This record gives sequence, C-alpha cells and structure tokens, in this order.
Amino acid sequence: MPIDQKMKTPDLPFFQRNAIEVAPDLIGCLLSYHNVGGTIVESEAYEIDDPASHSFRGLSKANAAMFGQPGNVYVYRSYGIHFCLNIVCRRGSAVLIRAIEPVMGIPSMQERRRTSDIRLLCSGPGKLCQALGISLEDNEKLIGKWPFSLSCPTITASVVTGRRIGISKAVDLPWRFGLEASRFVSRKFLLD
DNA sequence: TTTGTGATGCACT
DNA sequence: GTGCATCACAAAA
Repeated sequence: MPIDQKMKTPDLPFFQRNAIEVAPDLIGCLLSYHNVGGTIVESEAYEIDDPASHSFRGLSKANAAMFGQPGNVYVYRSYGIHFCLNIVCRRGSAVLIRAIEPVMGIPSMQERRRTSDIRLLCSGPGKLCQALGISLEDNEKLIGKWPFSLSCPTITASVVTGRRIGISKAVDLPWRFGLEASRFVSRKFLLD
C-alpha cells in the first residue's frame, strides 16, 4: 500500500548527505518518469570509499554523473543488457533504486516489460528501468524535474535493512534498504 | 522450489 | 582478455 501522507519534493540539502543516510529516506517516496512510476520500496547505498561503488576508482567517462550535482540521475548499463537508475548524493556517492511498487502508468509498464504480472514489472533495477523507459540519455538530469518527479512523505516509512545484492566486494555491509513487508522488492529481506 | 547458465556492451587491466 | 550494482528461462529435485 502506498504511504498516504503529505508529500514534498526533496530539496538540495536532502541529497547533499551521504548515500547511507539518503537511501533509507527514499523508501516510501513516489518516483515517476514521464508520469509512469510508483512507490520506492527498495534502495542501496554506494559510497565513494566503498569498493563496490562505481566511483571507488575515481572519475571516469562512464561514472562522471556520480561526481556531478547531488540530486542528479546516474544511469549505467549492467551486464551489457540492462540499465540501472541511481540518484547522486554527496560527491561520489549515490543511491541505487532497486524496486518500486507500480502505481502510475501501469499499462505502459506492462507493455514495455511484456508481462501483466504487477510484481514482475519493477522488482529489480534492470526491470525498473525497462518498465519506465529510462536509458543512458537520462544521465545527469535532475530527479526532481521533468521528465522525472520525486515526492516524499513527511513521515519516515518503516524500513528494513540487509546486505546488498549482486556485488563481490564489501558484501557484508547492511546498505540495502526496503519497505517493511513489501511484496514488490527484488528479493526478500532475511529476518534477524 | 532452488540452482545454473547464456545473453550482451564496454570500461578497465 | 576479464569482470561486472542483472534477468529470464531451463533443468533439477
């Protein structure tokens, strides 16, 4: 269920913090792209001194967006096939948006994803970008400005944590965040 | 239900 | 040449 509270677009200071602080705060926010989107239910933090982060080895052509303005979008190609969406935080850090609960423009998502199963539309970073139609061209756009939109509840959602997925370094850090009891995450969060 | 593997682009060593 | 911040589908059990 979407969090029914007063929503507002995060300001610049919101994104000028470390990704570890921003990532849990994004859970419960409504994210859309060309008016297609939903509630963020899963995110991961990547820091500049984090071996699993694309920014760890410094600035390059591919990761330039990560060193840009906080609140910018960073999109990269994964495994040659998929795109993944991040929101840039303090210099060199970013939050990977891993899953959303579909709310707006569901028919468009079903068409792009070639499935009608709501739970398979956006339950993973690659699926999410395919469902919304996000690509490399969206790099360095502002997350709060058209075609993107982001609005967050004024009250913090119930967040659970876990280990990040699909990485080979710094695997033990609990930098994955999810909306408690959401059925729309990419994988279950292990119970304590 | 869980596990294995191919597809595929490109930065980096 | 290697290694991915992945996904879908096949095969096992």
